[in-house]
Amino acid sequence: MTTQARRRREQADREKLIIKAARDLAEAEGWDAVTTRRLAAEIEYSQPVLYSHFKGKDAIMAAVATEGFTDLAAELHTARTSAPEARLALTAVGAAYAAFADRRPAVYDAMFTHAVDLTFASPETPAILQAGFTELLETVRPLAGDDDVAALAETFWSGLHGLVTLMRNGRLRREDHDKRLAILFGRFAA
Amino acid sequence: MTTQARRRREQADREKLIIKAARDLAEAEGWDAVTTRRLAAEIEYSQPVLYSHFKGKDAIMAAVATEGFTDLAAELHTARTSAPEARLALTAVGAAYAAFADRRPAVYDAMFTHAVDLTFASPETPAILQAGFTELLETVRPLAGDDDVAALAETFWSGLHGLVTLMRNGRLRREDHDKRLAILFGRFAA
DNA sequence: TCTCCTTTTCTAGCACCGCTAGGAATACGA
DNA sequence: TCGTATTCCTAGCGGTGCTAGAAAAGGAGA
Repeated sequence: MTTQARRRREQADREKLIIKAARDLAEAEGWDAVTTRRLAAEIEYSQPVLYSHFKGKDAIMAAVATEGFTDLAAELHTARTSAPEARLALTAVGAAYAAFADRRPAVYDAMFTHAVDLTFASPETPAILQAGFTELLETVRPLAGDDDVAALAETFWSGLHGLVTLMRNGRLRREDHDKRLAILFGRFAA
Repeated sequence: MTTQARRRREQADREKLIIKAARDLAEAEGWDAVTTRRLAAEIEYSQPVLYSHFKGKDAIMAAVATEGFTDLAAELHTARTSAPEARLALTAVGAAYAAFADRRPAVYDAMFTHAVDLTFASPETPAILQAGFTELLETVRPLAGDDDVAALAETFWSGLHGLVTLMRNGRLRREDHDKRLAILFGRFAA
């Protein structure tokens, strides 16, 4: 029965190939360019093959997003644990978050503005999605004071999310990005 | 030449009708449901008529957004000038902003997440788009301290924007919305 | 090696999208 | 009432996500 194992491996490889192709194409030309036909051409299979791996295009985006959550959580963890002190950790984590969004805008979009079929902030939230939030939680915990830690983390997160999304859509001038980040950190590291 | 005047009036009316239909349909069923065919049926004209008023679907969304900017600016102005004191003004303006986003999510989306063809944060930004930001600017000015007022307003705005968008996409639990708003206000009214 | 059967893969097509060319219908001025 | 100018619609283009059914490929037993 080794042939079955080989087939499973090949299938898994192809699934990763699809996710990688979708991510690369999205980062290069935006999600609008990621059509099922284009994606099929990229992986050198026909369209219906995509649907044997994923329920639809949204599921492919969700897979890209899930990968992104893993990466983001790791980067936030590094930033947090490398900082010697709570206030510096807040700055480092915030900067790492903003840098991630800036470096991989398409993945960030898939994670936080599209792909609603991933459940958040509920008991059945997948562990990977939790991990990133946990980093934020632990980052703000020492600075919470009388505030609810979870709500504080969510609010800080929202500040970061707002900054990166509004800038990306041309609502905020890029030149003042660092200045705004500094203000945010200042207001949350009090 | 009264017939020309009447025609211009009729055209203007129809343009408003298109915008209203687009807005209502978007609020009722989301922007995905706003197709040119559906919109044409709603106003009881054929598709090409839409294109004699607007360059394309994006332009229709931009028109809805522009209307939204006028409304939002007015609501923020009322909130700010009704408050007796700077800190209360911040709370009132923030609450008004969040309420607007919650009450008219589709319009809010057109204003801040879609429709990139409206220029922001630059000298040629239309006056209406400026007005809303000016309200935020004047709101935070008394509380700025050593911070750059414009950057502070943008940061506060980002906090609000992050809160409302993340909640709307199911990333944040609705129950804690007021708690998060209170934290944001607390951190910016210091 | 040949046949049968299962699994995988592709071709072709559906209904929809935004958008537009070109002709039909209408309303106008004389 | 007629010719003209404007308005409006029908029909269609190339694209989208997705799928049914045919074709091809692979493996097991004779």
